[in-house]
Amino acid sequence: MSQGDALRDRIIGTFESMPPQLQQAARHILEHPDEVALVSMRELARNAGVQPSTMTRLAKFLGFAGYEDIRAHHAQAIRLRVDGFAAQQERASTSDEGLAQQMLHSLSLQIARLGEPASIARLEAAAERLARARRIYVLGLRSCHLVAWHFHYVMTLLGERTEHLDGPAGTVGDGLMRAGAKDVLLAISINPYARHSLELAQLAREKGMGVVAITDSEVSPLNGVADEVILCATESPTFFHTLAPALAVSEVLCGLLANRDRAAALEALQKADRHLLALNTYSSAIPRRQ
Amino acid sequence: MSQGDALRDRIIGTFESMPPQLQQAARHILEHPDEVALVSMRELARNAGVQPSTMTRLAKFLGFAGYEDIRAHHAQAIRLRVDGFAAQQERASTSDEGLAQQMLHSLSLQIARLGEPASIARLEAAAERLARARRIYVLGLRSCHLVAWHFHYVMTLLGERTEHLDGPAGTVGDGLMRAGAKDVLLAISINPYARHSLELAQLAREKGMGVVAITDSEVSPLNGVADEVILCATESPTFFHTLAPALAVSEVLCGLLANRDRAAALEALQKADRHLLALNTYSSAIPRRQ
DNA sequence: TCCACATTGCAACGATTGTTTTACGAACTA
DNA sequence: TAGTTCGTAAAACAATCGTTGCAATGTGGA
Repeated sequence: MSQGDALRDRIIGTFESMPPQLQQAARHILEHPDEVALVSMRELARNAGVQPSTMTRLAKFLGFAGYEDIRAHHAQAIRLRVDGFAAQQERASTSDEGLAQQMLHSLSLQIARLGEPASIARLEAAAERLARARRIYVLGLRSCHLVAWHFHYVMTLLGERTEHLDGPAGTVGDGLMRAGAKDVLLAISINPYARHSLELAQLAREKGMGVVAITDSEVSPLNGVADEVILCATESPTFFHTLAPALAVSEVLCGLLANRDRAAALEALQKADRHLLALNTYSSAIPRRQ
Repeated sequence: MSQGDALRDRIIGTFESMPPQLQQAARHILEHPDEVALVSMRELARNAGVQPSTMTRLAKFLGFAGYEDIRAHHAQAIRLRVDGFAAQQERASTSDEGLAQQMLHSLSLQIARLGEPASIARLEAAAERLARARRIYVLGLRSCHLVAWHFHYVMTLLGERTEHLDGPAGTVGDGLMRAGAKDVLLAISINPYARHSLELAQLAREKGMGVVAITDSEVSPLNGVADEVILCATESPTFFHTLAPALAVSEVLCGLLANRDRAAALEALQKADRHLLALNTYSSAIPRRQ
């Protein structure tokens, strides 16, 4: 199960030199590692058939300040196991990671988790719904702006069916004026949810539009108004939320939509290419400035 | 992860009818199910931002005798998961993946690769350079707009030192007018490189500004003008490039910068929170429309 | 045999837990 | 507008927690 476990090795290594009661306690911990974090010390001692104080003494024998250190260790082991194949990634640098490494590791896992079957099914259902729409209105305010913008940008390269709701000076929602039952609103919102986004999603619903949501929780307010909901993680070791998984979702949706008619998508992209080429938009070297 | 979870379904089902505080508690439990079993109720309440009593009330609201029932449920879920290797093995054996799964898998790897030591070193060097700057000008055109926008948005919440170069009607570069040797340009550009981005980066260089680049290749044109370069993958099984790794880079940079003075960052965020709260920007439920 | 010492069980300690009570304030109703 | 209900925050509560001191027990060396 856990081969790179320092505490476990320590217990095994010093087991022989323990007094009988400590051995009994230690054996029970080795055989029921999860219980250590899940029940109180007294109950663990009861199950192990030793006195509560023996657990404390075991902790000190192992060089810890108190039993709390042992519990913390096993709790952490559970937390890490949640990320299942964390072991698969790399064993070397698990102990002391910098913030950057932590962030990237966690991001990688969060995106990998989007690949689970339940999540894939939601993505495909959402893509299906979007594909059937006459027009797609894209809404993402504040932090979610970047996701909405990305979706709209890519879809614009692919065709003409999207409209980005981000007017200045409070005109965000104006784009919905001509929207109707055949259209779909793609709403992106994460906690804290922008009030305006929720209002517009609700309005879209009332207009009979389809609603597809990218959000962060089973209990996001968007669940109530959306036909299709895609969940993405936003947790981050920093002060703010991450949007990379949400962006990944947007990219997957674009990918699925483009994949429905590969020939058409390819042609649209080539057309866009020619257009941008004609405008001298791109360059592959630092241009000489005049 | 846990689809056959009665308690979870119960929480989701009754979520709408909960008072706000209960919702906040419930949301935290849904998002951190393991923590329920691993930390004390008081600490869980603290992390959820609610009173301890709210957790008890949530338990009663859900029809339990007390909080202990909730903890017991989550503890049992952890115990059962120990035997849950089957799902993982099955996942590993399915070589026939759909496009969505392919994309997410590849994305996950690309971001994990950003955590390699060489890459981490570049990220930290770039953060160091940005931290020393008087002002940070952020430039990302076309597809890279979302990355630039993200960096600017987060940094604005943290303080006042960034300016986003994205003026309309061809005024993109105007912001650099007053920029000087003490400032830094953060330029984001991937293949195909927007000509305008390269020109502005070159201009910044000539003005004596520092240049930090997020780009996609060792031979990107930005290599020539930037003091610090961060590379991120952009390949995708679709027709277009992925920007999720680039966004991840931006998030890491923000994280590293915020981490340099955690107290100040926290204070700035709280200030921003109060401001947005006063403006009634956010909501956690669909607002009633009048 | 006796002593020194390690090990153990037990009881009590303060700290912290989960819960209940209380009082205040907001939101709704008539 | 006054009255009422509802939701929340804070304090008080008993219970349980992990820990510690001490006496009882067992063990090995002189």
